[in-house]
Amino acid sequence: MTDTRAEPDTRAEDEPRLRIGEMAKETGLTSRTLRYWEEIGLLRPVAHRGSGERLYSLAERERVVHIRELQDLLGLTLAEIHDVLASEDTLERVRRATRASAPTPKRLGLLEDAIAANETLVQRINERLERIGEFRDQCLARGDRMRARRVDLEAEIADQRPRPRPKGRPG
Amino acid sequence: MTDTRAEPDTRAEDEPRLRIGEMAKETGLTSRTLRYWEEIGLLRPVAHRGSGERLYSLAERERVVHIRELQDLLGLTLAEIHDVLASEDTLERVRRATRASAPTPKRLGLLEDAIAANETLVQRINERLERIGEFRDQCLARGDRMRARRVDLEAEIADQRPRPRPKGRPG
DNA sequence: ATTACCGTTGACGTGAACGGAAACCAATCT
DNA sequence: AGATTGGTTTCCGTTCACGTCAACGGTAAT
Repeated sequence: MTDTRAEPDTRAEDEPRLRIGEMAKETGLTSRTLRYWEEIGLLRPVAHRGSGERLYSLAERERVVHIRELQDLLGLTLAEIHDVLASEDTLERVRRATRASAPTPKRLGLLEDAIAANETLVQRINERLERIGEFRDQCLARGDRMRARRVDLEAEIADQRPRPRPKGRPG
Repeated sequence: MTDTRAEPDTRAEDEPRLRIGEMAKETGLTSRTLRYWEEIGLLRPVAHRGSGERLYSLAERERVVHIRELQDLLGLTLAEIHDVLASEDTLERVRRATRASAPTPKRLGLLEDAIAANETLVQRINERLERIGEFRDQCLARGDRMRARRVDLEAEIADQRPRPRPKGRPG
């Protein structure tokens, strides 16, 4: 019981909100990491329901996943990630601030900034894909050389093996 | 003069050998990094000509580039890289040790180990390529959504713009 | 011979990205 | 009521991958 539901806390959109432990499990991170990311300004949970308990929205969870990918797949530092998400953030902030207010004459500019940022990101990704592709080709080439060397070795061994039995066996 | 050439030092294959500074410049690393990598067992320069001066072969330079790619493109730690290069290393060591000696019956095994290691590496690379590809697709989708939103916004603005000037000025 | 340059070996410092423990709330289970 | 669970802040510790500095040595040119 103790129906603590329906608290209009910061904003009462009925999105399910995650506690930090749930968030951690769903994203595969630790609570510590989530707090740290918040500390350096990468995350902004609804924070502090009643006591000081953080609550995360689904958007926040998406964001966490996004950050993780920028970190793991592109090898960006958290500072770089901060920059990458900057335009996206201002866009979101303005979007919330002007909820059905102005005709949004400059929101368009923000949006275009975000679009541009996204495109440079895609470009970085493409470069990386290319470089990794080249690297893979090199590895494949190495593999081919080694396999060629292997058949040579096998042949040499086969040539030398019959010595204890020089009469040759056709089968 | 002081023709210090032709010193049969460790082995006198006439490969050009690089000093640590040259190596650093060619690979874009620092001397410190090269020493550090040696310290943790990733590199093994011919070392110590006369005094304690390191000299690197071309093979070593290739190796450095390889390590850099494993580090940057795949995000492996130096410890992981150490593991990845392990089979390759033993192969090389055995290859040097048995220079035209045995018919190499078990060298084949080493070679096959190296081939296997290379294949798992290629697999890791492929997985990564796939994940990055998915990530890129997500980013592209985001971009599409934002662009769609943009045309909406432009339409809204165009609808609302005429209000301050209802009389319409064609010029 | 002096200077300049490049190298060497320690040893300690550093920034990034957290880990972990202490001391303390708040809700929940038994 | 007491214990458990899961959250909070604060602060210090840690790992990785080097950076940096001191003290020193060999080689080459001036």
